[in-house]
Amino acid sequence: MKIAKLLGERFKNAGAECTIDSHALMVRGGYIKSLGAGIYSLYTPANRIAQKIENIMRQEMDAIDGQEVLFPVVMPANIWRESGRYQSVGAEMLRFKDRNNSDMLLGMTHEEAAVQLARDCAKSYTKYPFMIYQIQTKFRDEPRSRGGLIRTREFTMKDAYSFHTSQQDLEDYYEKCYKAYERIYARCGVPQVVAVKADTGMMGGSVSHEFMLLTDIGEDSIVICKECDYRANMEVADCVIDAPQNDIEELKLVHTPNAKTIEDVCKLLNVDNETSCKAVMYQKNSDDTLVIVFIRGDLEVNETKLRNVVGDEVHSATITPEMNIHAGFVGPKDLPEGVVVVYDESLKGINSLVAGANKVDYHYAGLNIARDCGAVTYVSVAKAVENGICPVCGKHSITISRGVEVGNIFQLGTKYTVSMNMQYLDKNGELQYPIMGCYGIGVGRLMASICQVSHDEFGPIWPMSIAPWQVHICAMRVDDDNVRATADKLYKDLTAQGIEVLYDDREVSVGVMFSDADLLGVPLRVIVSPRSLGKGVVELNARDKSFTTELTVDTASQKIAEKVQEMLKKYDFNNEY
RNA sequence: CGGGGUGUAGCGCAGUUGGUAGCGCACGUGGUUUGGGACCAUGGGGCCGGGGGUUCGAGCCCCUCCACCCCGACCA
Repeated sequence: MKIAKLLGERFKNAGAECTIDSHALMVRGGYIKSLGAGIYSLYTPANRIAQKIENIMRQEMDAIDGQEVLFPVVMPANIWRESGRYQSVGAEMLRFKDRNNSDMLLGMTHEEAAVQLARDCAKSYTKYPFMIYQIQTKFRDEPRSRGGLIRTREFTMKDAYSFHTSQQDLEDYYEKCYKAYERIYARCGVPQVVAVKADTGMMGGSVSHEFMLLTDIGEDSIVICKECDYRANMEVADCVIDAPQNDIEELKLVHTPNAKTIEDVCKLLNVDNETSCKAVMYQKNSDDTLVIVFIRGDLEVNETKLRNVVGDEVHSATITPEMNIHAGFVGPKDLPEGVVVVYDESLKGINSLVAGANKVDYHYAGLNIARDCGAVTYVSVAKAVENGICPVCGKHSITISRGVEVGNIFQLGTKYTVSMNMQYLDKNGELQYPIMGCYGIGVGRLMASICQVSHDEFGPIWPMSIAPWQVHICAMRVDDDNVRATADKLYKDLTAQGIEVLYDDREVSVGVMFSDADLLGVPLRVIVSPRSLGKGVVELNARDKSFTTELTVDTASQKIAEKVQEMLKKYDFNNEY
């Protein structure tokens, strides 16, 4: 490919709306063009990267006996009514009607389609286990897309669905898939991706892991132990902390005018936030029932965990006079009736607490929950904290990082096979529901994430395994006959050897040539110039600046091809399955 | 859905009190250049997001839609 013909302009500046590096560089480099909120076209460089990532996924899915299929993008609502998700999934599913006024939707995930495809032909246990996968467009009407390809509404996804005759078989396959995912990330040049325990959300099921690429621009908080391999998404991470040791005191009602925040009260009474009990108020989305969470004053509520405890979606409470609640003075003793009360484990075993007295301008000091409030059940709804205790190894070794979710795997169970009535006959001739797993990776998000962790100020630095081209030839001064002839021949020879070459033979200044090359991020750059040819050589540089070398003209194409192969080896996992 | 912001040439932006719509880059032509976004000359390109209003006159003021971005809520 000659760069002179390559469509997609490269820019000195990106717009002010590009707040993260990968977005700015992919706009500046002519990779993507926005067509609407969270909707992008890909120019050739991005499309080539996407295809390489997809091919790696294909190879890894095939290696664990996946069968590639293709589901429709547009589906009638009926099969989603069967699973119950036509109702349960919210506005992120785009719904519309066809000409016959039938309800239709754009596929946002394909469990229903997978069951519909498989249920009529997997009637015997002898077909099991099997896995089907596709690489295809999804549409999720996200309330807010952001960050270029990091979070879009329309995106390409590799999604896989496995079917099993026992939980053990699912778990074995889940493990294989987990390993395949690790290979996919390593082959794409981001071996640092880590798997964390995750919430199952709308997918349902019990066990799930998210694959996270740690970067400051990540939208998720990841809890990681420095000492062992405990890793979890903040949404599900345990919060383990030492309870403060203090003496049992007498319960005292104290006047605390204008002290409405826990900081104010603790300051006024001269105690640590750790020995206070704060009330955080929510309401159930379904019926606005008030949910009061009591939690240690220095901690925060993990709303995902709370949702799972309450069994409903929740939102921050709007306190009305009829509730008989005194915001700022809410405590566990003498609460009004009709509210759901949740006690976080962080309060367990604290002898003496400061807490609201459910009376304007008053707090209690010396509150002992067991003595003063009776038996209560403690649950875990607190956010994990930096330097907290690792729930696995028990050391004070918890760190919190930001991460981008670049993949997700679930043990689904029989949620979809039962609701959609998929059954097979087992060895004993009895009908059984298969057990499912599902596994997804977003292609565009992975590409953008790789750019985010592999770039410099001048552009992306693509790993050889997914680079849009393998070699970028810069022919400086093509008006020089020797340069023209040498570069043309190199281009021809490398291409003949199957090397993917981007050839810049434009009569532009070197500044333009190099900055364009930087933005395109091709891992190897060959410079053919009068200066180097004067010494009988061409110059070979690595985009990541790890080396620069000179090659004699006669053997250059051979050496370059060898270098490409050598660099590819780094990402090659042949025979390691 | 809340809060904030932006819509002017392909891209990035300026546009004063309301008075003929501009700059840089990119693009066409001719020429000089060539190891890190060169320069000279010349040229093309605009429904100033849409609609309505005020006014002799609106990119600018008013009303109203729409789109997009950022922060939050939300998110397999």
